[in-house]
Amino acid sequence: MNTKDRKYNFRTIEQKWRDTWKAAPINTDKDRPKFYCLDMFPYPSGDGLHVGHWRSYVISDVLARYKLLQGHYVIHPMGFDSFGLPAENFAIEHGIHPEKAVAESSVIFKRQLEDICAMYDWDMELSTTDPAFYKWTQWIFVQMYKEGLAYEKEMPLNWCPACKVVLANEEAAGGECERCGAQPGKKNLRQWMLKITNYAERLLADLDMLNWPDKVKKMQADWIGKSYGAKIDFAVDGRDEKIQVFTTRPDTLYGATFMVLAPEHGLVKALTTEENREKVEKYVQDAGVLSNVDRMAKKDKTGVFTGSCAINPLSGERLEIWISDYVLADYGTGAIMCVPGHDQRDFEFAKKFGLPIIQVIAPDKCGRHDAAPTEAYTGDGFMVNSGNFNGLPAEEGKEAVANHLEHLGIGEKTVNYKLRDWVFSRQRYWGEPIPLIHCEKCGVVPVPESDLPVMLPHVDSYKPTDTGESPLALIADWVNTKCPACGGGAKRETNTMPQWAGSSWYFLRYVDVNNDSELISRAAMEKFLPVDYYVGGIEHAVLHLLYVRFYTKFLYDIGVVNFQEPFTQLFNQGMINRFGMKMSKSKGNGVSPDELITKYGCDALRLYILFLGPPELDVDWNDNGIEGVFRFLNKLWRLVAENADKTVPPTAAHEQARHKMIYDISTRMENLTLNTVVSGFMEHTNKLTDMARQGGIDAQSLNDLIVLIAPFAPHIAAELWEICGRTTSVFGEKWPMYDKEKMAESTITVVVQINGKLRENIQIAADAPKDDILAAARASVATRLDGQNVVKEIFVPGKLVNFVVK
RNA sequence: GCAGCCGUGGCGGAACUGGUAUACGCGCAAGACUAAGGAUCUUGUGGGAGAUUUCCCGUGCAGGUUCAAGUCCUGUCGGCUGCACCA
Repeated sequence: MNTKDRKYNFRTIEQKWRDTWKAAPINTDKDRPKFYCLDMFPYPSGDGLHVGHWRSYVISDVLARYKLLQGHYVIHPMGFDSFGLPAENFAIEHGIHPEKAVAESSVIFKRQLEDICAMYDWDMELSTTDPAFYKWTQWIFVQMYKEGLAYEKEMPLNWCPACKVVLANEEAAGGECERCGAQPGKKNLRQWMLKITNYAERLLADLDMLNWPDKVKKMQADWIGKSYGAKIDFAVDGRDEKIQVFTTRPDTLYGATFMVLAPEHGLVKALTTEENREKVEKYVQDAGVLSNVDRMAKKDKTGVFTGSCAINPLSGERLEIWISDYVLADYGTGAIMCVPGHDQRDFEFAKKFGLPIIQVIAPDKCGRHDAAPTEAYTGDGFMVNSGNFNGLPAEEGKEAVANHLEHLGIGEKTVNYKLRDWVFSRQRYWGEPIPLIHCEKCGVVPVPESDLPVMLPHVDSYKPTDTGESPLALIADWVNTKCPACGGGAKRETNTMPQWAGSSWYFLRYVDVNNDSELISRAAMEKFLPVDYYVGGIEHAVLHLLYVRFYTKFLYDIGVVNFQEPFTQLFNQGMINRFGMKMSKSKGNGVSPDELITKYGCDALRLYILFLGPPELDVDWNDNGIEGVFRFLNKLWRLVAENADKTVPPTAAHEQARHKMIYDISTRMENLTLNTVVSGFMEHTNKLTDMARQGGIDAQSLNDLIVLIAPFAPHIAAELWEICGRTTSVFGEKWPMYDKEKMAESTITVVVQINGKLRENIQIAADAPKDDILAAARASVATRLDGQNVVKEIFVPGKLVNFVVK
């Protein structure tokens, strides 16, 4: 066949290679070193994919194919996170059972995912709603329960009084119910909690061993929020109760002039005196009604006096005990000692309610102070007005005061975390049933492992109940069961798990997806895990990624896995925006890949999405730009198709260009600056096209160019490979190697500057001695230097000469 | 408010450890081939003067360090993201 007559007919080509790869997959050699490249799996929403979704899938697929060419067996699976609120709400809205909705959406999703031509191994496909999968989600919970990590607790939840339904924080954001617009309140409900706080220190410390973006590590560290300080007991004047506070500033204890408790604090009732009872109760009531969001939006300090006083353990002063909503019940001990001289919030509160302000830290040793300060002094300094501690630097004072309190037996040095235990239950239908049974005689009994999975019953009404209980509570047949311990009548737990449950461990299951006797076999775990590269959105920087790390550490502790961190390396791609907003179907600014594929092909769309901009940053979608990469693919096609049957023996210039090409593409690939890899392909294709026109092109250059581009544009690469007469798969090739010495040019351009300003360029042999280069440089600017006093000559090898004149 | 990231042509963006700013692409302009072009190819394209071979200015703004700054430092303005009364 005369290759010159063949046009770049992407439709035929792409279909041909898809069929070929379906019949003969390219990534099957499990004896190679493994590389596990994982995408965050989607929940199948029914809206379908837009090009914004493509971005992360294209990035991970390029990486996967690159690793394949580097000689790895690549684990590159895909699945569906099908449980959870989005699927349930979609189902309720459309009146379709979630099971059916999810199944239908999955089919659409899978078809659209196939359009990307990512080399997913669909034999590993999983869905969190598959009983064979959630059996193990439940199994993990049972292990956690047995290890004492799961416990029950009454928790205040967002509650919409109109819809009579528990709202997720997200659904209650902005102070109104997402569904009906009513103002949500709080309702106490019994919840299952997971003690993630037991792992706080490890979750923080092990961040060090991760090759993750610093940004994400910092977000996790801030979320865990470790701080050093002291717990101090304050005696209540004339009563037996003690109030414990946490402070990071024990050095300011002498400056504590009042105390504040969170409205929800357990001692509020006891400490409130008769004459204050009415207004305290009203304040507590009002604070409870406010959603967290509203409570944070408040700027003015509010509060009420309880009528009781505490005693400052060092100064002996009487401290009024107030309550205020600026103290959070769930941070520290829910009570604080207030040092208005050195804490801005305490300062504002003291000003408003006329409470005393004492300076105990001074910026210098003399202890000068402002008679009427307008703000708290939070800087460094020395202790003053602090008895025996006067003159001590504040930093030393923290330690000294804490030691003194420990000695007195009324305080201890302590570490505090912002991280709180995880509310793990949901009052929803569409989730994994929590595998526990409540027996009047035996208490809470876990479902025996042999009885797992506890199947989610199929029901017609899966809408939330108006009592706040899960819809499962209405199914008597299902709820009533026998106690596994005593055999007596018992009731099933009706709460379900959050969507996070399945996504916290799914990465383990892909490599042993059909195992019905274990979560994962030891052999598969040792061979294929952990994940080498995890690609997904930054929106999961904290919750999802923290939960997975927690699960992994737990599974390590009980011996299921032999590693402590699930994802060695992490990459967060940016969003694709259009019209200044994140692309989404609901905003009407989504761009469907379908039309673009029809018009330009999958390869062109893959390249264009990468070409848009740096993968880690947000980019703006531009409808026109894809023409550019489409033209490039045509150029590439012509370069190979027109020269494949008339290649010439390589010259030194061919070799130089080829090594430079491999170097450019490889280094940019390693840095994952994929937008510059694509521009690199354009540059080098242009260069090779010029060479081909001038004196022909050698076979090796074409060969290497095709292999390099194969991970990016797999179809055209495979077709051009065939045009070059190759009968084996291009994906069986090795990523080309470069030799730095061979890519050096024989002549180089040296820039000649005078006082740092560019004046001339000279061409000179790369190996010319320094003196020759200086002489040539001097000659090139001789007229300019005439009569000038050259005080210095700067020589940068291979780059420039700069004459400094006065 | 605090923390992190980012400000480069008409547009998206290049520029590795300071060393030719604007690679690559879009758009635009002119030309070629055409009956025709919304196909393809070639050339040009930061701004301002002089206009053959030249000079000045130019990476948000103001300073600084350096022979040399988009890159480093200080301050400032603007944008994005995260956290948000964390004791």
